[in-house]
Amino acid sequence: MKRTRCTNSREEILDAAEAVVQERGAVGMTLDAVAAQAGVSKGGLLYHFPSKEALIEAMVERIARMARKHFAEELAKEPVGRGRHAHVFLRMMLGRKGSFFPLIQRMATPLFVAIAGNPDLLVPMRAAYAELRLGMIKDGLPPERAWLILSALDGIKFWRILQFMEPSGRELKRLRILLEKLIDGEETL
Amino acid sequence: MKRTRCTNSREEILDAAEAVVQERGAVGMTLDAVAAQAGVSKGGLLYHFPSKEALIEAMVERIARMARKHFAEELAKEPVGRGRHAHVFLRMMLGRKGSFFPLIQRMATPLFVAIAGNPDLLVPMRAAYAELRLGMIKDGLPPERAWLILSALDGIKFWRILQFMEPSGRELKRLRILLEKLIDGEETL
DNA sequence: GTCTATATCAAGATAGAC
DNA sequence: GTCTATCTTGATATAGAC
Repeated sequence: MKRTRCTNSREEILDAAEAVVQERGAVGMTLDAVAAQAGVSKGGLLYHFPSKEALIEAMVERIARMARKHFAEELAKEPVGRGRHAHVFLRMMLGRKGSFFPLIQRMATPLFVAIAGNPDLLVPMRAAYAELRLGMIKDGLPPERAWLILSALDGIKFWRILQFMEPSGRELKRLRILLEKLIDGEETL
Repeated sequence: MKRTRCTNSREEILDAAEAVVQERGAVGMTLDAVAAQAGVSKGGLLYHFPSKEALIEAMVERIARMARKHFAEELAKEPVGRGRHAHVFLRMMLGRKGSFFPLIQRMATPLFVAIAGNPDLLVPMRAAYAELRLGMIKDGLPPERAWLILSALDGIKFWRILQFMEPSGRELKRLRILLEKLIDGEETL
């Protein structure tokens, strides 16, 4: 089955690329390194992804797809209510249970590699975020609060990626409580 | 005066590097391009900054220094009160007047260039942020609110840098009002 | 203190065999 | 579909003249 073999190779190469990027950072993600990690030659790699940009694009797309899937599953479990989307997102980003951290770690550096050269590669992620924001607003959350939740959680995510600041577990917990109050809290703030 | 000549050359090269990075992006910031922009040869450039990393380090340091200076000046004008540091920072990041945008634009990409290869280069910025957060807390702002302000404004900054999301002017204004309420608002939220 | 010329190297990409 | 071998480019860095 050609289809299957091909698909598997692609997935394996994407796995390898993620592994490389985690081990050696964005700069270290060379085609040679990815090929070696995947156990194929550079030529073999370039058969599946004709350029490095194509590879990165596929990485971003796969990660965005996984994120959406995970989010949709969590959303299905969440009771309908004003802060439904917001709570699910908050839990994905900061929660202990059902946390999204592992996936975030995987997505973080490839995303950076991607955007450094070409912001267009972020389009799939942008679409997911726009949808998320709309969901929050449809839940009844005031738009400025939606922006606040999104920007704060993304700020923390970027800090982590850049190893810039790392609030302690206790501080994060208190921040999370504050955000929950903002989601559920009175309209008048 | 050797000192002066040397210092001027360094500053001019740093200006050139910022210009290049703005025009051609992080990836396009090659030594050749910087040298051409500065009107010196590559050899001349490498006399002042022995490696590209040294150049980037100097860029980050200068930007961090300028940011601190700007902040200190604004802080001096701000009346003492609970949200002093927070208000100044908020205005620097989101305000129309006294806005920090131009400087942010200049700092954004070099910062990214810097961190992609070596997170240690962010040390000067990290120090500035730590100081800012302490200032907010000393003003009387609850720590979790300080984290919220910092993370939200940094999230928006990163969005801008990555051209990921761009809230409209009206949305930003409403967000700003919300943040101001969080700075000045009641302790009990 | 700044230049020219050049060395070195690694990355992305291609061609053609198998 | 995958490999080996090779090409091209462009970036960092050095040596030595001026």
